Amino acid sequence: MLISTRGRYALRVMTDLAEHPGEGFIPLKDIAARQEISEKYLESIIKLLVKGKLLAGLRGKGGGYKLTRAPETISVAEILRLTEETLAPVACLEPGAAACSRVGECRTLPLWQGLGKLIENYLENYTLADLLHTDSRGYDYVI
Amino acid sequence: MLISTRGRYALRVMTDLAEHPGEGFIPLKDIAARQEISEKYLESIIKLLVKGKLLAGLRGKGGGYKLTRAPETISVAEILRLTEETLAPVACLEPGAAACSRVGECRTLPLWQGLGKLIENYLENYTLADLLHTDSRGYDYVI
DNA sequence: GATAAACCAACCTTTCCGATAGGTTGCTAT
DNA sequence: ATAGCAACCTATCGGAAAGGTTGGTTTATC
Repeated sequence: MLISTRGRYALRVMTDLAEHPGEGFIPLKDIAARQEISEKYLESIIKLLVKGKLLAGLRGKGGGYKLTRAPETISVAEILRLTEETLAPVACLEPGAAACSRVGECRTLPLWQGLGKLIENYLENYTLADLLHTDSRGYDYVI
Repeated sequence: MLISTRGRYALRVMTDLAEHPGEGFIPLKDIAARQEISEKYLESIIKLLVKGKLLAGLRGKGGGYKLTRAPETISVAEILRLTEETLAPVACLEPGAAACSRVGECRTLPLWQGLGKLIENYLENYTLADLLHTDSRGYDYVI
C-alpha cells in the first residue's frame, strides 16, 4: 500500500474545500459530515495540512478552514507529502535512507528508480483542480 | 511503501539465480551468502516463489533451487505478486476490496485508477532479463 | 548412516495505522 | 464581559503487519 487512509482522506478534504469556494471558512464539522469521516480523526489530518500551509484555519464562531492557494496550483504530490511518510515505492529510495552498501552491484536499483520517477511525475502533474473533473482523466494520464 | 523488503529480496533471489544459469540447482546457502540475507528469512521468501512455480527445489545433497522458465518470460509483476499482499496503491483498489459506498461521488477514484494502471504496466513489462542489464533502463522506461 | 539440503510450523518484537478521548486557546456575536 | 463556537493540542490504545528467529522434520546423496 503506497498511500494510506490518511493520505486519501487528506485528498478528499482538499477536494471538498475546493468544491466550495468563495464560501469563506468552512468548519471541520461540515467537512466531516459530507465526507463521512470521524471528526476527531479528520482533525489530526487537517492539522498536517495547516502546518504545511495548504490550509488556513480560523477559530471561533464563523471559523473553519479554507485553501490558501488556487486548486490549479496545488499538486496531489504536495498534499500527499504532508500526510505520507514517503512516496518512495521502496525503502532504499527514501530521502535520507541509509545508503545501501550494495549500490554498486544492485541489479534492481534502476527498476526502483524508474518506478519512483514514474509515480512522482504522475502525482506531481495531477492538480487539485484536475480532481474536480471526475470524468476523462485517470487511466490515460501518462506523462 | 509499495514494495516491502520481502518483495525486494524475492527479486534479488530471482536475479541471482538468473545470473547463474546452467549450473543446475543452487543451494539457498549460496544465494544467502552472495546476497547477504539471513538464510532463515530467505527461506520463507523462497517458499513463496516455489509455491508460485517460478522456482523448483530439489532436496538432499546437490540440491537447491533453479528457475523454471527463461528470464525473458518472467515479469517483475509476476514475482512481486507472490510476495506482496497487493500491488494496488490504495486500499480501495485492492482485488476484493469492500466496494466503497461513495464510488459514485468519489472525486479521487480516477486518480488512483490511473496510478494503479501506471504501476501495473511498468512492472508487467519489466522482465527478469531486463534486470540483468544494470545500465540503460530505469528512469526513461515508460510505457 | 552421516551429512547436506529443502521443507515446515510456531513464535516474537517492533512499528505504524487508524481511531478515540479529553482538555485548552482564541475568536465573534450578543 | 461573557457565552459559546470552533480550532488547536496532547495522550493513549488496539490491531495488524513487517521483519526476523528458533527449532524441528523429511528427502536425497555419498
